[in-house]
Amino acid sequence: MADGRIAQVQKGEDLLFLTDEQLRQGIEAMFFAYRGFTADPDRILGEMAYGRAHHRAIHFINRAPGTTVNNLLTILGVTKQSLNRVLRTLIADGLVESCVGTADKRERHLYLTDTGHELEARLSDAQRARMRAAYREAGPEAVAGFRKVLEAMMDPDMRRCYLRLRDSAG
Amino acid sequence: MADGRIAQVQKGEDLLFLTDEQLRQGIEAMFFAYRGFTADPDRILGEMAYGRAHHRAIHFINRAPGTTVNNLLTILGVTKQSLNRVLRTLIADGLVESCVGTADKRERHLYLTDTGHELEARLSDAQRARMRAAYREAGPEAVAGFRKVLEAMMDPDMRRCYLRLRDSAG
DNA sequence: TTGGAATGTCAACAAGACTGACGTAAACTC
DNA sequence: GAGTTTACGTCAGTCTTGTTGACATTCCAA
Repeated sequence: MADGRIAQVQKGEDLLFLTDEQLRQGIEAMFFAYRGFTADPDRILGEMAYGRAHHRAIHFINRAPGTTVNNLLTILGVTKQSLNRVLRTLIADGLVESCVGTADKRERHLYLTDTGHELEARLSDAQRARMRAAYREAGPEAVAGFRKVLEAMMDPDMRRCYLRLRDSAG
Repeated sequence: MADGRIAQVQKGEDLLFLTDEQLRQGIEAMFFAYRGFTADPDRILGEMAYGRAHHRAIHFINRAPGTTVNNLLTILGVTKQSLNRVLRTLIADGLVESCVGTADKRERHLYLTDTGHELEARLSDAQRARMRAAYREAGPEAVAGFRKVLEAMMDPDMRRCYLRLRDSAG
């Protein structure tokens, strides 16, 4: 469990953070915070004909250039029909490029075009600005705790996914 | 990264937690964690004809019994038409009761029925179980940081909303 | 008492998720 | 080389959940 205070936990003194009420507050905090988390990109996306799904695709294509459709599928956790609709519009609008694989010609490797990178930067900047403000307000120790809890909350598969991305470009 | 080194932070050495890369990792952590956060209730809701919107309504009606539609509207941040559709099915299915206000007859006050409380408990238990596991794994200090960052990430309006709920039944 | 504001409802529509079926091309396997 | 599997794209249909617009009811204040 945690940090060197197993004794206290076992004594049951420091379990306040595990009461149902505390857990419920954590749940509500996640709910309200996630709204803030997506608010700024959503505003930008609303100006154009895009939605949150486009943002997610753009984010991870930028994060792992040359990734395949299948790869993106498992990262995003949606069906290929759903992803394909999004990718089709992004490719048609010239934000994403799809290249047939060289080693395996069945695969399509995805890259952002220059225009794609522009939008990615706009979205990313907006989202990072809020994140930066929150981090700064909360301080480095809080940030470490924040990340720790989030990682513990992920499904194991997603956690692997997350760590792989993190280590590949951390 | 963190753990008790304020001195270094003030010297500006430990601003690692504010680099773009660190912020991006935080963003991705939020994304993957939120998926986990909603996964268990979603599974339960999928069994019946409900979705995440129903869960949200049920959660906050349980949290603030007798709340009005308008109140719920600002908490959930959707249009009243969208909320109304959800409420209509919940009322039709006998999970929620809608009572005309006594002071102001335009208002409808919302309550969970016994069946409503049952479902709320099922959903809540599932979500809290994951939250509890994550909290336990991360430890109390991490949890404090987690909450701190989430609160700093909220829009000011939502933050007020969150704190009001927290203090009313904390 | 009458007109505006607030609360809530109904109808129609769009985005984005889903399932299921099908087609194509490339890679793998026996 | 034939058959199977894998990777990708697409069509059709459905569901949830969000949107706008029109409307009824109630309250309040001029």
